[in-house]
Amino acid sequence: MTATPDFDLNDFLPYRLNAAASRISRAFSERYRDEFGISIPEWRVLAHLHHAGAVSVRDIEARVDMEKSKVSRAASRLESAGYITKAVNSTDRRLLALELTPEGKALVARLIPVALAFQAEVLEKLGPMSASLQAGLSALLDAPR
Amino acid sequence: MTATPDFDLNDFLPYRLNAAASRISRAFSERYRDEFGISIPEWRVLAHLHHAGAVSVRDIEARVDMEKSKVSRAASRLESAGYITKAVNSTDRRLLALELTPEGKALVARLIPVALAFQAEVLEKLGPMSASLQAGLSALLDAPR
DNA sequence: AAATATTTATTGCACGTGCAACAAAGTCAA
DNA sequence: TTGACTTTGTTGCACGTGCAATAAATATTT
Repeated sequence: MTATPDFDLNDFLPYRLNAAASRISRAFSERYRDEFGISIPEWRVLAHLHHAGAVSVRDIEARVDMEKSKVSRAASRLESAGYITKAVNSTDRRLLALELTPEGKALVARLIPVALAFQAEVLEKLGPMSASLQAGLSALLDAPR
Repeated sequence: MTATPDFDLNDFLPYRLNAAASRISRAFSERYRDEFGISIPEWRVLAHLHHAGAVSVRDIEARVDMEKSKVSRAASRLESAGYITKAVNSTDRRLLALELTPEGKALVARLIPVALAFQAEVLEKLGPMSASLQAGLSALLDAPR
């Protein structure tokens, strides 16, 4: 019979990735949650709207790695808060055209420097290892699913 | 006035880490969920018990990066399923002694090879980039919080 | 044109989650 | 020993989540 090998979770890639991701996300989220009252899904939608202009829910789902129901609910919260508008696309009336309001643009303009500063801090702390991390992540993310 | 810089979520480290982590976790979880009926928190508890023997909830919380309530609930589900036992530590009766049952040990003995095979596949797909990823993750995880 | 299939966004539901509150057990100081 | 404080694990609660079901709009087929 074969003995069960020993196994240390701390050496297990999925665990390590998750631990790293949740720590970073939490740290980043804490930095803007109190000041701006924004959740991670909401931040992602805002960032994508800033980058891409008026887009549909489906668009965000595809490019920002979020379920459409998650996008839909984040968008509703952002609309209630006055940061985005939802309009029906007149060409294809199934589609929504999500777009930043002036308040939304102002919010993003304050959020982006915070995000960039946070990222810069993390990368600086990693020093030369930051390039390895980025390269490794690219390999993972570009891999055929 | 200062213009708002452009910003692409796909270049943003927290986003990239989360996307990578959730894809890998989902892929791994799909591989054992159907066959073994185990969730990620439950898997973590099982793996740690295999590695560490009889331990308390607090122990798992500290070493497996999970909130104590999450550990507590995962342990209850595992107990109901017959995979672990919960006994009170006779020295300090606040503490629980969580321990694998024979059924639990048998389950872990089947799970670990699946986990190792999955990890090997991912690392192989990454090729030479896998070392970069591991080194980058180590740097992140070892960084002072 | 009419019938059928597909796409898009929302929502009901069951469930997992984090946090705060809590009870029980233990520690420590006076 | 008594009383205040700390630690450990569980639970109530509000909320976010994924998934399936749905309705509305569009596309496709006959």
